[in-house]
Amino acid sequence: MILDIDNHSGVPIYRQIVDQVRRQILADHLSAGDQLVSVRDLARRLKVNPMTVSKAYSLLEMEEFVERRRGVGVFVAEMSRGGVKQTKKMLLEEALERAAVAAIQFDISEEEAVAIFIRLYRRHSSRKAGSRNEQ
Amino acid sequence: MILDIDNHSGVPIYRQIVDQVRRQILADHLSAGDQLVSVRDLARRLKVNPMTVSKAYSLLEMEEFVERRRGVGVFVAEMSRGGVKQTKKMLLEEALERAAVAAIQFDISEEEAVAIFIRLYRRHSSRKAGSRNEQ
Amino acid sequence: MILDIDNHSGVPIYRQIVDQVRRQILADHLSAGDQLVSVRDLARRLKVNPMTVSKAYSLLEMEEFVERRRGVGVFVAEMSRGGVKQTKKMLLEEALERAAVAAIQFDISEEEAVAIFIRLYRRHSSRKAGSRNEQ
Amino acid sequence: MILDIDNHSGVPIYRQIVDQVRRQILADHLSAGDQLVSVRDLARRLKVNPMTVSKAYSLLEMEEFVERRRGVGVFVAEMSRGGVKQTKKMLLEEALERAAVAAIQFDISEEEAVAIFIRLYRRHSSRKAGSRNEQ
DNA sequence: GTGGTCTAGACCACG
DNA sequence: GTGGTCTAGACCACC
Repeated sequence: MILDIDNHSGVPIYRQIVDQVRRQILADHLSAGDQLVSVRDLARRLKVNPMTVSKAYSLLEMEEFVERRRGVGVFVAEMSRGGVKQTKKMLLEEALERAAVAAIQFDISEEEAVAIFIRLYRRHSSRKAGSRNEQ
Repeated sequence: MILDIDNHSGVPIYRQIVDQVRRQILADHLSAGDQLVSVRDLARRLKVNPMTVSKAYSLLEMEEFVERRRGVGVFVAEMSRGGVKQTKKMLLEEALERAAVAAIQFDISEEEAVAIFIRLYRRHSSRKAGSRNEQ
Repeated sequence: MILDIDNHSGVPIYRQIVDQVRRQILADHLSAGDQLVSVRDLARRLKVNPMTVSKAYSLLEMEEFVERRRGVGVFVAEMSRGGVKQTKKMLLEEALERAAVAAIQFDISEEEAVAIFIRLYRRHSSRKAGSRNEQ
Repeated sequence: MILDIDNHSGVPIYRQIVDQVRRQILADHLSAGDQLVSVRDLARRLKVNPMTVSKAYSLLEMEEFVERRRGVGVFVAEMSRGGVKQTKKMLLEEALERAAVAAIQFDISEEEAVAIFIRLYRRHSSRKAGSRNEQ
Protein backbone atom coordinates (compact mmCIF):
# COMPACT_ATOMS: atom_id res chain seq x y z
CA MET A 1 0.00 0.00 0.00
CA ILE A 2 1.48 3.30 -1.10
CA LEU A 3 0.40 6.45 0.73
CA ASP A 4 1.64 9.90 -0.03
CA ILE A 5 1.14 12.29 2.89
CA ASP A 6 1.75 16.01 2.51
CA ASN A 7 2.16 17.68 5.88
CA HIS A 8 1.94 21.12 4.40
CA SER A 9 -1.13 20.82 2.20
CA GLY A 10 -3.59 22.04 4.80
CA VAL A 11 -5.64 18.87 4.37
CA PRO A 12 -5.76 16.99 7.69
CA ILE A 13 -3.53 13.93 7.71
CA TYR A 14 -6.35 11.56 8.71
CA ARG A 15 -8.35 12.83 5.73
CA GLN A 16 -5.48 12.20 3.36
CA ILE A 17 -5.23 8.63 4.64
CA VAL A 18 -8.98 8.05 4.31
CA ASP A 19 -9.09 9.46 0.79
CA GLN A 20 -6.13 7.50 -0.45
CA VAL A 21 -7.15 4.17 1.06
CA ARG A 22 -10.70 4.60 -0.23
CA ARG A 23 -9.39 5.33 -3.70
CA GLN A 24 -7.13 2.31 -3.69
CA ILE A 25 -10.01 0.08 -2.70
CA LEU A 26 -12.25 1.53 -5.40
CA ALA A 27 -9.43 1.28 -7.95
CA ASP A 28 -9.01 -2.41 -7.06
CA HIS A 29 -5.47 -1.94 -5.86
CA LEU A 30 -6.80 -3.43 -2.63
CA SER A 31 -9.25 -6.31 -2.81
CA ALA A 32 -11.91 -7.58 -0.45
CA GLY A 33 -10.33 -9.57 2.37
CA ASP A 34 -6.89 -7.98 2.05
CA GLN A 35 -5.36 -7.00 5.35
CA LEU A 36 -4.36 -3.38 5.76
CA VAL A 37 -1.07 -2.31 7.30
CA SER A 38 -1.43 -2.21 11.08
CA VAL A 39 -2.09 1.13 12.77
CA ARG A 40 1.31 1.14 14.46
CA ASP A 41 3.27 0.19 11.36
CA LEU A 42 1.54 2.74 9.21
CA ALA A 43 2.01 5.44 11.84
CA ARG A 44 5.71 4.65 12.01
CA ARG A 45 6.03 4.65 8.23
CA LEU A 46 4.21 7.94 7.77
CA LYS A 47 5.84 9.47 10.85
CA VAL A 48 2.50 10.48 12.28
CA ASN A 49 0.70 9.89 15.56
CA PRO A 50 -0.92 6.38 15.77
CA MET A 51 -4.14 8.03 16.90
CA THR A 52 -4.25 9.78 13.53
CA VAL A 53 -4.08 6.50 11.63
CA SER A 54 -6.60 4.89 13.95
CA LYS A 55 -9.02 7.74 13.39
CA ALA A 56 -8.67 7.32 9.64
CA TYR A 57 -9.35 3.57 9.85
CA SER A 58 -12.38 4.26 12.06
CA LEU A 59 -13.84 6.57 9.45
CA LEU A 60 -13.23 3.98 6.74
CA GLU A 61 -15.00 1.46 8.94
CA MET A 62 -18.00 3.79 9.30
CA GLU A 63 -18.09 4.14 5.52
CA GLU A 64 -18.00 0.29 5.43
CA PHE A 65 -14.88 0.18 3.29
CA VAL A 66 -12.96 -1.79 5.92
CA GLU A 67 -13.68 -4.10 8.84
CA ARG A 68 -11.79 -4.07 12.11
CA ARG A 69 -11.35 -7.52 13.68
CA ARG A 70 -10.21 -7.11 17.27
CA GLY A 71 -6.89 -8.68 18.00
CA VAL A 72 -6.40 -9.53 14.34
CA GLY A 73 -6.25 -6.43 12.17
CA VAL A 74 -8.09 -4.27 9.68
CA PHE A 75 -9.37 -5.80 6.42
CA VAL A 76 -10.90 -4.55 3.19
CA ALA A 77 -14.64 -5.20 3.41
CA GLU A 78 -16.76 -7.08 0.91
CA MET A 79 -18.71 -4.65 -1.23
CA SER A 80 -21.41 -5.42 -3.77
CA ARG A 81 -20.26 -4.81 -7.32
CA GLY A 82 -23.14 -2.38 -7.70
CA GLY A 83 -22.14 -0.45 -4.59
CA VAL A 84 -18.57 -0.05 -5.75
CA LYS A 85 -19.59 1.16 -9.15
CA GLN A 86 -22.09 3.61 -7.71
CA THR A 87 -19.53 5.07 -5.32
CA LYS A 88 -16.99 5.48 -8.09
CA LYS A 89 -19.47 7.28 -10.29
CA MET A 90 -20.51 9.53 -7.44
CA LEU A 91 -16.95 10.59 -6.64
CA LEU A 92 -16.21 11.14 -10.30
CA GLU A 93 -19.39 13.11 -10.87
CA GLU A 94 -18.54 15.37 -7.94
CA ALA A 95 -15.17 16.17 -9.44
CA LEU A 96 -16.60 16.71 -12.91
CA GLU A 97 -19.37 18.89 -11.54
CA ARG A 98 -16.95 21.22 -9.81
CA ALA A 99 -15.02 21.53 -13.04
CA ALA A 100 -18.17 22.18 -15.09
CA VAL A 101 -19.33 24.91 -12.73
CA ALA A 102 -15.91 26.60 -12.88
CA ALA A 103 -15.84 26.44 -16.68
CA ILE A 104 -19.28 28.04 -16.96
CA GLN A 105 -18.49 30.77 -14.44
CA PHE A 106 -15.30 31.62 -16.26
CA ASP A 107 -17.04 31.72 -19.63
CA ILE A 108 -15.08 28.87 -21.08
CA SER A 109 -16.89 26.96 -23.78
CA GLU A 110 -17.88 23.32 -23.59
CA GLU A 111 -15.53 22.52 -26.46
CA GLU A 112 -12.54 24.20 -24.88
CA ALA A 113 -13.16 22.61 -21.48
CA VAL A 114 -13.57 19.16 -23.03
CA ALA A 115 -10.35 19.62 -24.98
CA ILE A 116 -8.45 20.45 -21.81
CA PHE A 117 -10.01 17.50 -20.01
CA ILE A 118 -9.00 15.08 -22.75
CA ARG A 119 -5.46 16.40 -22.77
CA LEU A 120 -5.18 15.88 -19.01
CA TYR A 121 -6.86 12.47 -19.16
CA ARG A 122 -4.40 11.22 -21.74
CA ARG A 123 -1.40 12.66 -19.97
CA HIS A 124 -2.28 10.91 -16.71
CA SER A 125 -3.36 7.79 -18.55
CA SER A 126 0.03 7.34 -20.18
CA ARG A 127 1.79 8.07 -16.92
CA LYS A 128 -0.17 5.33 -15.24
CA ALA A 129 0.70 2.86 -17.99
CA GLY A 130 4.33 3.86 -17.64
CA SER A 131 4.42 3.42 -13.88
CA ARG A 132 2.87 -0.02 -14.20
CA ASN A 133 5.76 -1.22 -16.30
CA GLU A 134 8.32 0.27 -13.95
CA GLN A 135 7.10 -1.72 -10.98
CA MET B 1 -23.15 41.18 -4.95
CA ILE B 2 -24.75 37.89 -4.07
CA LEU B 3 -23.11 35.73 -1.45
CA ASP B 4 -24.39 32.40 -0.28
CA ILE B 5 -22.94 31.49 3.11
CA ASP B 6 -23.50 28.15 4.81
CA ASN B 7 -22.67 28.34 8.50
CA HIS B 8 -22.70 24.59 8.93
CA SER B 9 -20.67 23.45 5.95
CA GLY B 10 -17.43 23.16 7.89
CA VAL B 11 -15.80 25.56 5.47
CA PRO B 12 -14.80 28.70 7.40
CA ILE B 13 -17.09 31.62 6.66
CA TYR B 14 -14.20 33.91 5.69
CA ARG B 15 -13.06 31.28 3.17
CA GLN B 16 -16.52 31.12 1.64
CA ILE B 17 -16.53 34.88 1.24
CA VAL B 18 -13.07 34.88 -0.31
CA ASP B 19 -13.92 32.10 -2.75
CA GLN B 20 -17.18 33.64 -3.84
CA VAL B 21 -15.89 37.17 -4.26
CA ARG B 22 -12.85 35.88 -6.14
CA ARG B 23 -15.09 33.92 -8.47
CA GLN B 24 -17.35 36.89 -9.10
CA ILE B 25 -14.35 39.02 -10.00
CA LEU B 26 -13.00 36.36 -12.34
CA ALA B 27 -16.46 35.84 -13.83
CA ASP B 28 -16.69 39.60 -14.48
CA HIS B 29 -19.71 40.06 -12.27
CA LEU B 30 -17.51 42.57 -10.48
CA SER B 31 -15.30 44.90 -12.49
CA ALA B 32 -12.10 46.76 -11.72
CA GLY B 33 -12.83 49.87 -9.69
CA ASP B 34 -16.17 48.67 -8.37
CA GLN B 35 -16.68 49.30 -4.69
CA LEU B 36 -17.47 46.23 -2.64
CA VAL B 37 -20.14 46.19 0.04
CA SER B 38 -18.64 47.73 3.17
CA VAL B 39 -17.34 45.46 5.89
CA ARG B 40 -20.09 46.42 8.31
CA ASP B 41 -22.90 46.17 5.79
CA LEU B 42 -21.84 42.77 4.56
CA ALA B 43 -21.43 41.58 8.15
CA ARG B 44 -24.94 42.72 8.94
CA ARG B 45 -26.35 41.09 5.80
CA LEU B 46 -24.64 37.76 6.41
CA LYS B 47 -25.26 37.97 10.15
CA VAL B 48 -21.62 37.43 10.95
CA ASN B 49 -19.04 39.40 12.87
CA PRO B 50 -17.44 42.33 11.01
CA MET B 51 -14.01 40.91 11.75
CA THR B 52 -14.89 37.81 9.77
CA VAL B 53 -15.70 39.91 6.71
CA SER B 54 -12.63 42.05 7.27
CA LYS B 55 -10.43 38.97 7.37
CA ALA B 56 -11.88 37.79 4.08
CA TYR B 57 -11.26 41.18 2.45
CA SER B 58 -7.72 41.17 3.84
CA LEU B 59 -6.99 37.86 2.17
CA LEU B 60 -8.47 39.09 -1.10
CA GLU B 61 -6.20 42.12 -0.83
CA MET B 62 -3.18 39.92 -0.30
CA GLU B 63 -4.15 38.00 -3.42
CA GLU B 64 -4.39 41.41 -5.12
CA PHE B 65 -8.01 40.95 -6.14
CA VAL B 66 -9.14 43.99 -4.14
CA GLU B 67 -7.71 47.18 -2.64
CA ARG B 68 -8.69 48.50 0.74
CA ARG B 69 -8.58 52.24 1.32
CA ARG B 70 -9.02 53.26 4.93
CA GLY B 71 -11.84 55.64 5.48
CA VAL B 72 -13.04 55.07 1.94
CA GLY B 73 -13.89 51.46 1.24
CA VAL B 74 -12.85 48.29 -0.54
CA PHE B 75 -12.52 48.22 -4.32
CA VAL B 76 -11.97 45.63 -7.02
CA ALA B 77 -8.33 45.95 -8.10
CA GLU B 78 -7.11 46.51 -11.61
CA MET B 79 -5.85 43.26 -13.06
CA SER B 80 -4.13 42.74 -16.34
CA ARG B 81 -6.39 40.91 -18.78
CA GLY B 82 -3.64 38.33 -19.14
CA GLY B 83 -3.49 37.80 -15.38
CA VAL B 84 -7.22 37.24 -15.15
CA LYS B 85 -7.25 34.77 -17.98
CA GLN B 86 -4.27 32.89 -16.58
CA THR B 87 -5.86 32.62 -13.15
CA LYS B 88 -9.11 31.34 -14.60
CA LYS B 89 -7.36 28.69 -16.67
CA MET B 90 -5.31 27.61 -13.69
CA LEU B 91 -8.34 27.16 -11.47
CA LEU B 92 -10.21 25.31 -14.19
CA GLU B 93 -7.29 23.04 -15.01
CA GLU B 94 -6.94 22.10 -11.37
CA ALA B 95 -10.57 21.04 -11.23
CA LEU B 96 -10.37 19.13 -14.51
CA GLU B 97 -7.16 17.44 -13.45
CA ARG B 98 -8.69 16.12 -10.25
CA ALA B 99 -11.57 14.74 -12.31
CA ALA B 100 -9.27 13.15 -14.90
CA VAL B 101 -7.20 11.42 -12.21
CA ALA B 102 -10.35 10.06 -10.56
CA ALA B 103 -11.69 8.75 -13.87
CA ILE B 104 -8.46 6.93 -14.63
CA GLN B 105 -8.14 5.44 -11.16
CA PHE B 106 -11.71 4.16 -11.37
CA ASP B 107 -11.16 2.68 -14.82
CA ILE B 108 -13.72 4.91 -16.46
CA SER B 109 -13.09 5.49 -20.13
CA GLU B 110 -12.34 8.85 -21.68
CA GLU B 111 -15.58 8.68 -23.66
CA GLU B 112 -17.74 7.94 -20.64
CA ALA B 113 -16.10 10.66 -18.54
CA VAL B 114 -16.48 13.23 -21.31
CA ALA B 115 -20.13 12.27 -21.73
CA ILE B 116 -20.79 12.84 -18.04
CA PHE B 117 -18.93 16.15 -18.14
CA ILE B 118 -20.95 17.39 -21.09
CA ARG B 119 -24.21 16.42 -19.40
CA LEU B 120 -23.24 18.34 -16.25
CA TYR B 121 -21.92 21.31 -18.23
CA ARG B 122 -25.21 21.67 -20.09
CA ARG B 123 -27.32 21.24 -16.99
CA HIS B 124 -25.47 24.03 -15.16
CA SER B 125 -25.30 26.12 -18.29
CA SER B 126 -29.06 26.19 -18.65
CA ARG B 127 -29.47 26.91 -14.95
CA LYS B 128 -27.24 29.92 -15.29
CA ALA B 129 -29.27 31.23 -18.22
CA GLY B 130 -32.42 30.69 -16.17
CA SER B 131 -31.14 32.51 -13.11
CA ARG B 132 -30.18 35.48 -15.26
CA ASN B 133 -33.77 35.96 -16.30
CA GLU B 134 -35.04 35.60 -12.77
CA GLN B 135 -33.12 38.64 -11.58
CA MET C 1 5.71 72.31 -5.05
CA ILE C 2 5.78 68.74 -6.29
CA LEU C 3 4.02 66.11 -4.19
CA ASP C 4 3.86 62.46 -5.06
CA ILE C 5 1.01 60.70 -3.28
CA ASP C 6 0.67 56.93 -3.39
CA ASN C 7 -2.82 55.83 -2.43
CA HIS C 8 -1.82 52.21 -2.15
CA SER C 9 1.33 52.45 -0.08
CA GLY C 10 -0.38 51.98 3.26
CA VAL C 11 1.13 55.22 4.54
CA PRO C 12 -1.68 57.64 5.43
CA ILE C 13 -2.08 60.41 2.90
CA TYR C 14 -1.72 63.20 5.47
CA ARG C 15 1.56 61.61 6.59
CA GLN C 16 2.87 61.55 3.03
CA ILE C 17 2.05 65.25 2.67
CA VAL C 18 3.73 66.14 5.96
CA ASP C 19 6.87 64.15 5.15
CA GLN C 20 7.25 65.57 1.67
CA VAL C 21 6.61 69.19 2.61
CA ARG C 22 8.99 68.90 5.56
CA ARG C 23 11.67 67.47 3.30
CA GLN C 24 11.25 70.19 0.73
CA ILE C 25 11.61 72.84 3.40
CA LEU C 26 14.71 71.20 4.82
CA ALA C 27 16.15 70.71 1.33
CA ASP C 28 15.64 74.44 0.65
CA HIS C 29 13.23 73.82 -2.20
CA LEU C 30 10.88 75.94 -0.11
CA SER C 31 12.27 78.99 1.69
CA ALA C 32 11.17 80.91 4.76
CA GLY C 33 8.25 83.17 3.89
CA ASP C 34 7.16 81.22 0.82
CA GLN C 35 3.42 80.69 0.64
CA LEU C 36 2.25 77.09 0.40
CA VAL C 37 -0.44 76.00 -2.02
CA SER C 38 -3.84 76.58 -0.42
CA VAL C 39 -5.62 73.70 1.25
CA ARG C 40 -8.36 73.63 -1.37
CA ASP C 41 -6.04 73.82 -4.34
CA LEU C 42 -3.76 71.12 -3.04
CA ALA C 43 -6.73 68.90 -2.20
CA ARG C 44 -8.06 69.31 -5.72
CA ARG C 45 -4.67 68.62 -7.27
CA LEU C 46 -4.02 65.51 -5.20
CA LYS C 47 -7.65 64.39 -5.47
CA VAL C 48 -7.95 63.99 -1.75
CA ASN C 49 -10.30 65.33 0.92
CA PRO C 50 -9.48 68.96 1.95
CA MET C 51 -9.63 67.86 5.58
CA THR C 52 -6.69 65.59 4.85
CA VAL C 53 -4.57 68.46 3.57
CA SER C 54 -5.63 70.68 6.44
CA LYS C 55 -4.64 68.02 8.93
CA ALA C 56 -1.21 67.74 7.30
CA TYR C 57 -0.69 71.52 7.45
CA SER C 58 -1.77 71.54 11.10
CA LEU C 59 0.84 68.95 11.95
CA LEU C 60 3.48 70.96 10.11
CA GLU C 61 2.39 73.99 12.10
CA MET C 62 2.80 72.07 15.36
CA GLU C 63 6.30 71.10 14.26
CA GLU C 64 6.86 74.82 13.55
CA PHE C 65 7.75 74.25 9.92
CA VAL C 66 4.90 76.45 8.70
CA GLU C 67 2.73 79.30 9.98
CA ARG C 68 -0.97 79.64 9.30
CA ARG C 69 -2.16 83.24 8.87
CA ARG C 70 -5.94 83.33 9.07
CA GLY C 71 -7.57 84.62 5.97
CA VAL C 72 -4.24 84.78 4.17
CA GLY C 73 -2.67 81.39 3.82
CA VAL C 74 0.02 79.05 5.02
CA PHE C 75 3.67 80.09 4.91
CA VAL C 76 7.03 78.48 5.48
CA ALA C 77 8.22 79.53 8.92
CA GLU C 78 11.50 81.20 9.79
CA MET C 79 13.89 78.66 11.26
CA SER C 80 17.28 79.28 12.79
CA ARG C 81 20.11 77.98 10.64
CA GLY C 82 21.17 75.83 13.57
CA GLY C 83 17.70 74.37 13.98
CA VAL C 84 17.47 73.42 10.34
CA LYS C 85 20.84 71.78 10.36
CA GLN C 86 20.08 69.89 13.55
CA THR C 87 16.78 68.59 12.19
CA LYS C 88 18.40 67.46 8.96
CA LYS C 89 21.10 65.60 10.82
CA MET C 90 18.54 63.98 13.08
CA LEU C 91 16.44 62.70 10.20
CA LEU C 92 19.51 61.46 8.39
CA GLU C 93 20.91 59.76 11.46
CA GLU C 94 17.61 57.97 12.02
CA ALA C 95 17.72 56.57 8.51
CA LEU C 96 21.39 55.62 8.77
CA GLU C 97 20.83 54.00 12.13
CA ARG C 98 18.08 51.77 10.83
CA ALA C 99 20.38 50.70 8.01
CA ALA C 100 23.30 50.07 10.37
CA VAL C 101 21.18 47.93 12.67
CA ALA C 102 19.91 45.90 9.72
CA ALA C 103 23.42 45.39 8.38
CA ILE C 104 24.70 44.14 11.73
CA GLN C 105 21.76 41.83 12.28
CA PHE C 106 22.21 40.33 8.85
CA ASP C 107 25.94 39.84 9.37
CA ILE C 108 26.94 42.18 6.60
CA SER C 109 30.35 43.77 7.09
CA GLU C 110 30.96 47.47 7.49
CA GLU C 111 32.89 47.51 4.23
CA GLU C 112 30.16 45.81 2.23
CA ALA C 113 27.43 48.03 3.69
CA VAL C 114 29.43 51.19 3.01
CA ALA C 115 30.07 50.05 -0.56
CA ILE C 116 26.35 49.57 -1.16
CA PHE C 117 25.59 52.93 0.42
CA ILE C 118 28.10 54.73 -1.80
CA ARG C 119 26.70 53.05 -4.89
CA LEU C 120 23.18 54.15 -4.01
CA TYR C 121 24.32 57.65 -3.02
CA ARG C 122 26.02 58.17 -6.38
CA ARG C 123 23.15 56.75 -8.36
CA HIS C 124 20.64 59.10 -6.76
CA SER C 125 23.11 61.95 -6.84
CA SER C 126 23.52 61.74 -10.59
CA ARG C 127 19.79 61.42 -11.05
CA LYS C 128 19.26 64.58 -9.09
CA ALA C 129 21.81 66.46 -11.17
CA GLY C 130 20.10 65.20 -14.30
CA SER C 131 16.65 66.25 -13.19
CA ARG C 132 17.97 69.70 -12.34
CA ASN C 133 19.01 70.28 -15.90
CA GLU C 134 15.75 69.00 -17.25
CA GLN C 135 13.73 71.57 -15.35
CA MET D 1 13.24 33.88 21.48
CA ILE D 2 13.39 37.46 22.69
CA LEU D 3 10.65 39.85 21.65
CA ASP D 4 10.41 43.45 22.64
CA ILE D 5 6.87 44.73 22.26
CA ASP D 6 5.87 48.36 22.76
CA ASN D 7 2.13 48.70 23.27
CA HIS D 8 2.20 52.44 22.80
CA SER D 9 4.39 52.82 19.73
CA GLY D 10 1.49 53.06 17.31
CA VAL D 11 2.86 50.10 15.39
CA PRO D 12 0.34 47.25 15.64
CA ILE D 13 1.47 44.53 18.02
CA TYR D 14 1.09 41.79 15.40
CA ARG D 15 3.36 43.78 13.07
CA GLN D 16 6.00 44.11 15.75
CA ILE D 17 5.93 40.36 16.26
CA VAL D 18 6.16 39.68 12.52
CA ASP D 19 9.07 42.08 12.06
CA GLN D 20 11.05 40.78 14.99
CA VAL D 21 10.55 37.10 14.25
CA ARG D 22 11.40 37.69 10.59
CA ARG D 23 14.59 39.45 11.56
CA GLN D 24 15.59 36.71 13.97
CA ILE D 25 15.12 34.12 11.26
CA LEU D 26 17.14 36.14 8.77
CA ALA D 27 19.81 36.79 11.42
CA ASP D 28 20.03 33.02 12.05
CA HIS D 29 18.97 33.33 15.65
CA LEU D 30 16.23 30.92 14.63
CA SER D 31 17.07 28.04 12.31
CA ALA D 32 14.99 25.98 9.89
CA GLY D 33 12.97 23.38 11.76
CA ASP D 34 13.08 25.18 15.12
CA GLN D 35 9.75 25.26 16.90
CA LEU D 36 8.51 28.71 17.79
CA VAL D 37 6.97 29.53 21.15
CA SER D 38 3.33 28.38 21.05
CA VAL D 39 0.62 30.90 20.35
CA ARG D 40 -0.79 30.70 23.85
CA ASP D 41 2.58 30.85 25.61
CA LEU D 42 3.73 33.85 23.62
CA ALA D 43 0.41 35.57 24.21
CA ARG D 44 0.76 35.00 27.95
CA ARG D 45 4.36 36.23 27.94
CA LEU D 46 3.59 39.39 25.97
CA LYS D 47 0.31 39.89 27.83
CA VAL D 48 -1.64 40.13 24.61
CA ASN D 49 -4.56 38.21 23.18
CA PRO D 50 -3.73 34.85 21.57
CA MET D 51 -5.46 35.97 18.38
CA THR D 52 -2.94 38.76 18.03
CA VAL D 53 -0.06 36.29 18.14
CA SER D 54 -1.91 33.92 15.83
CA LYS D 55 -2.40 36.69 13.30
CA ALA D 56 1.31 37.45 13.37
CA TYR D 57 2.21 33.79 12.85
CA SER D 58 -0.32 33.62 9.99
CA LEU D 59 1.38 36.48 8.21
CA LEU D 60 4.77 34.90 8.71
CA GLU D 61 3.37 31.71 7.23
CA MET D 62 2.08 33.62 4.21
CA GLU D 63 5.56 35.06 3.76
CA GLU D 64 6.81 31.46 4.00
CA PHE D 65 9.07 32.16 6.95
CA VAL D 66 7.25 29.65 9.18
CA GLU D 67 4.97 26.63 8.87
CA ARG D 68 2.00 26.04 11.11
CA ARG D 69 1.00 22.46 11.85
CA ARG D 70 -2.31 22.11 13.62
CA GLY D 71 -2.09 20.20 16.83
CA VAL D 72 1.68 20.32 16.69
CA GLY D 73 3.06 23.82 16.62
CA VAL D 74 4.69 26.51 14.53
CA PHE D 75 8.10 25.87 12.97
CA VAL D 76 10.73 27.89 11.13
CA ALA D 77 10.42 26.96 7.44
CA GLU D 78 13.17 25.68 5.25
CA MET D 79 14.47 28.47 3.04
CA SER D 80 17.01 28.21 0.30
CA ARG D 81 20.28 29.83 1.30
CA GLY D 82 20.01 31.98 -1.80
CA GLY D 83 16.51 33.13 -0.81
CA VAL D 84 17.67 34.15 2.64
CA LYS D 85 20.62 36.07 1.32
CA GLN D 86 18.51 37.82 -1.30
CA THR D 87 15.91 38.85 1.26
CA LYS D 88 18.56 40.21 3.60
CA LYS D 89 20.19 42.26 0.86
CA MET D 90 16.84 43.60 -0.27
CA LEU D 91 15.88 44.75 3.23
CA LEU D 92 19.30 46.29 3.77
CA GLU D 93 19.32 48.05 0.41
CA GLU D 94 15.92 49.56 1.14
CA ALA D 95 17.19 51.02 4.39
CA LEU D 96 20.40 52.30 2.83
CA GLU D 97 18.51 53.79 -0.08
CA ARG D 98 16.24 55.81 2.18
CA ALA D 99 19.31 57.10 3.96
CA ALA D 100 21.11 57.97 0.72
CA VAL D 101 18.10 59.88 -0.59
CA ALA D 102 17.83 61.83 2.67
CA ALA D 103 21.53 62.71 2.62
CA ILE D 104 21.33 64.01 -0.93
CA GLN D 105 18.18 66.01 -0.30
CA PHE D 106 19.77 67.60 2.73
CA ASP D 107 22.99 68.40 0.86
CA ILE D 108 25.13 66.23 3.05
CA SER D 109 28.25 64.98 1.33
CA GLU D 110 28.99 61.35 0.66
CA GLU D 111 32.00 61.52 3.00
CA GLU D 112 30.05 63.00 5.88
CA ALA D 113 27.18 60.52 5.48
CA VAL D 114 29.57 57.57 5.33
CA ALA D 115 31.36 58.84 8.44
CA ILE D 116 28.09 58.98 10.37
CA PHE D 117 27.12 55.53 9.12
CA ILE D 118 30.42 54.02 10.23
CA ARG D 119 30.10 55.61 13.67
CA LEU D 120 26.60 54.16 14.10
CA TYR D 121 27.61 50.78 12.70
CA ARG D 122 30.46 50.47 15.21
CA ARG D 123 28.37 51.65 18.10
CA HIS D 124 25.69 49.02 17.45
CA SER D 125 28.29 46.42 16.60
CA SER D 126 29.95 46.70 19.98
CA ARG D 127 26.59 46.68 21.70
CA LYS D 128 25.76 43.43 20.01
CA ALA D 129 29.07 41.88 21.10
CA GLY D 130 28.38 43.06 24.62
CA SER D 131 24.87 41.66 24.76
CA ARG D 132 26.19 38.30 23.59
CA ASN D 133 28.41 38.04 26.62
CA GLU D 134 25.63 39.06 28.94
CA GLN D 135 23.52 36.09 27.99
C1' DG E 1 -1.48 19.80 24.32
C1' DT E 2 -1.47 22.37 19.57
C1' DG E 3 -3.56 25.94 16.23
C1' DG E 4 -8.22 27.91 13.90
C1' DT E 5 -12.48 30.23 13.87
C1' DC E 6 -15.94 33.18 15.51
C1' DT E 7 -18.39 36.54 18.52
C1' DA E 8 -19.61 40.97 20.76
C1' DG E 9 -18.05 44.95 21.68
C1' DA E 10 -14.59 48.57 22.44
C1' DC E 11 -11.60 52.03 20.63
C1' DC E 12 -8.53 54.05 17.10
C1' DA E 13 -7.14 56.02 12.50
C1' DC E 14 -8.45 57.90 8.20
C1' DG E 15 -11.08 60.90 4.94
C1' DG F 1 -18.99 57.29 7.25
C1' DT F 2 -14.93 53.97 6.15
C1' DG F 3 -11.47 50.16 7.61
C1' DG F 4 -7.92 48.38 11.53
C1' DT F 5 -6.71 46.60 15.87
C1' DC F 6 -7.38 44.38 20.08
C1' DT F 7 -9.74 41.90 23.89
C1' DA F 8 -11.97 38.09 26.50
C1' DG F 9 -13.80 34.15 26.05
C1' DA F 10 -16.08 30.35 23.65
C1' DC F 11 -15.87 26.23 20.88
C1' DC F 12 -13.82 23.32 17.28
C1' DA F 13 -10.29 20.41 14.80
C1' DC F 14 -6.15 18.08 15.00
C1' DC F 15 -2.37 15.21 16.89
